[in-house]
Amino acid sequence: MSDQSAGTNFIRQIIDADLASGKHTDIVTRFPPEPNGHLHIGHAKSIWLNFGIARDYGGRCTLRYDDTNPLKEDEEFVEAIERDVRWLGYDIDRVAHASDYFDQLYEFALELIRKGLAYVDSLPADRIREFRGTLTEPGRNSPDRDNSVEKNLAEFERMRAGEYADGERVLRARIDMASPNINMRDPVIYRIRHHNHQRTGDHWCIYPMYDFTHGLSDAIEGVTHSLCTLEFEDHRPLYDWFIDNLTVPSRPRQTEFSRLNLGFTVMSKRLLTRLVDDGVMDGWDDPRMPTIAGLRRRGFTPASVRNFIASVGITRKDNLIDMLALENAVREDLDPVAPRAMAVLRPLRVIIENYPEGETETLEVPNHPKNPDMGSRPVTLSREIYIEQDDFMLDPPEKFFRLGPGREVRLRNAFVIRCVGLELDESGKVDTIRCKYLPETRSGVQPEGRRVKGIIHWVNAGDAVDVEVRLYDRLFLEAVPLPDDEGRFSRDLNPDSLEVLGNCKLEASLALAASETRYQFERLGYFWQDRDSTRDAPIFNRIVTLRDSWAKIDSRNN
RNA sequence: UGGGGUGUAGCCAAGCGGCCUAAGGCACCGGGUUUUGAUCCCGGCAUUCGGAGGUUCGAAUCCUCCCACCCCAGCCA
Repeated sequence: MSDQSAGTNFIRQIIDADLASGKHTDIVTRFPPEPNGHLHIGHAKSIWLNFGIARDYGGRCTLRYDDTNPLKEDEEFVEAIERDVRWLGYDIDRVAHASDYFDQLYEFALELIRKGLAYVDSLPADRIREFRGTLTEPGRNSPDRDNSVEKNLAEFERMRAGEYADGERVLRARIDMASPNINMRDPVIYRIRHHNHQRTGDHWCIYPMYDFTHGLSDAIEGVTHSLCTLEFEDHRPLYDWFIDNLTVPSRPRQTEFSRLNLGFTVMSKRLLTRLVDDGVMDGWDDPRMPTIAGLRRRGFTPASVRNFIASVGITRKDNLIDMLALENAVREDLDPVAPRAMAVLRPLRVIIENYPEGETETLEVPNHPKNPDMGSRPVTLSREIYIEQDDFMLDPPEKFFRLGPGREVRLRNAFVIRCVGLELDESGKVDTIRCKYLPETRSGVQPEGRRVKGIIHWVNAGDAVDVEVRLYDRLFLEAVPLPDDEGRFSRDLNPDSLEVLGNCKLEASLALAASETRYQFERLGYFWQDRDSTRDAPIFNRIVTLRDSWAKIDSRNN
């Protein structure tokens, strides 16, 4: 794995201290997704942390599905989750499910009841809510709170046996209805769900809640450091309460860190699901999605995602990370290895008047400007070529050193040309540019005799490959998009987040483009083939643009 | 107005009482190299650490008060 240094963070410091004090000799972590959706780059932070720590400390990290709610979960997501974790570069040597522990969890519940620390409550959901109190007022005890152990045991057995309908009974921990921490006000730990579970089928009709399940699963697995996000901080007293009051095989410790927030996108599973279900996105792997699947399809590399996470670090502070940091990470990863090629996205025809009709020549062009080991390829030049529309201006402003009437520019890897005329179409738009080339300026000939400031890319018309290119921009107009009550984005969506260009011209060598290769189309950005691509109809995704200081100057002028 | 957190540059983030007149990255601004306005290279970018007091020979680091922001009232995770 070619990663930048993982550096340190407060969690690693805790682990170092635990190792130094002898509290632990082996480090065990876990990555605990709920199989109810696809992983996104926020999960990548957790994966990087948990798997990265296990790897660096010679410990192990379990992929554990938190599958305690059969209503929301589906096996369909399991495969996708594992694929995403592997794609990020981590070996999954241990897969577990919270549901593997349902028997033990049930025994733990019995132990709690026997100790007088849990009771079956017959209050309906709305009454439980009422009795819970508010943030500022204490709650009240349920009439069932002081029922005998025997009665609770019997009632719990009836719950398990299916004698009650959903919602008729719950098992609650008996803690403190007056606690300022609402999580400690006799939280529900088992509820009835007459619903098939994706793994245990109809074996159970009662299912444990997250708070009860999570910490105890950690204890069962011997997890030493249970790393989760900040919103679980208030749950830690409860996490510890279960560990303290039950006969557990180990004592894990929960530590929280802040989740990853990226500007101009959303990270909530609910909102992402909404975008997919409403058809705003072309599926979970739409290249504009912040999902792992989306990043993968877009063309981001696993190393770039890892390095990005490493660069933003692990802390307890709320954050809003600039997308530019992610873009920087891919460019950094791709620049030294991406083979270069020439492609024209918005073609403008150029006739080289003094180039003999019917003739062609072959130029040998390096695949990488700094790495000769990457070899070279033949590129054809003839009388008719395409250049980028953006590289020609009728009335160029100062500092624009590309082509314009009477101007000279170098065709990258080839000759200098001078614009000597142009043809307009009926609408008055420039249709064709007429140029003359300077044969003595052939690329590689020293001395060149003539230096021009502008260099533009081009594609030979005769053997160009026609392709579709998809350009992506930020999904939203606002750094922090605001959904409406239904979770839809009526106004913050960026209408131009996807631009499809149909008539793009690629140099002939890319007719054989490898589907796994990420190319740099010179002066444009990094591209690779979309999964929709076929041999007859190639489609390229723009992963990210190159840095563009001209664009900066240009936008400053406007 | 209860409880739990967080505040170091535009965005991240080191820093853990004295080598801090505060690392590093992104962004930004110069300048150099360059047949990608890319890459690369050099330089700039917080006398100041949310604010006010205090302790100390010495504070971003300790104490007090204040301010701002985030999280919590699912039989979700």
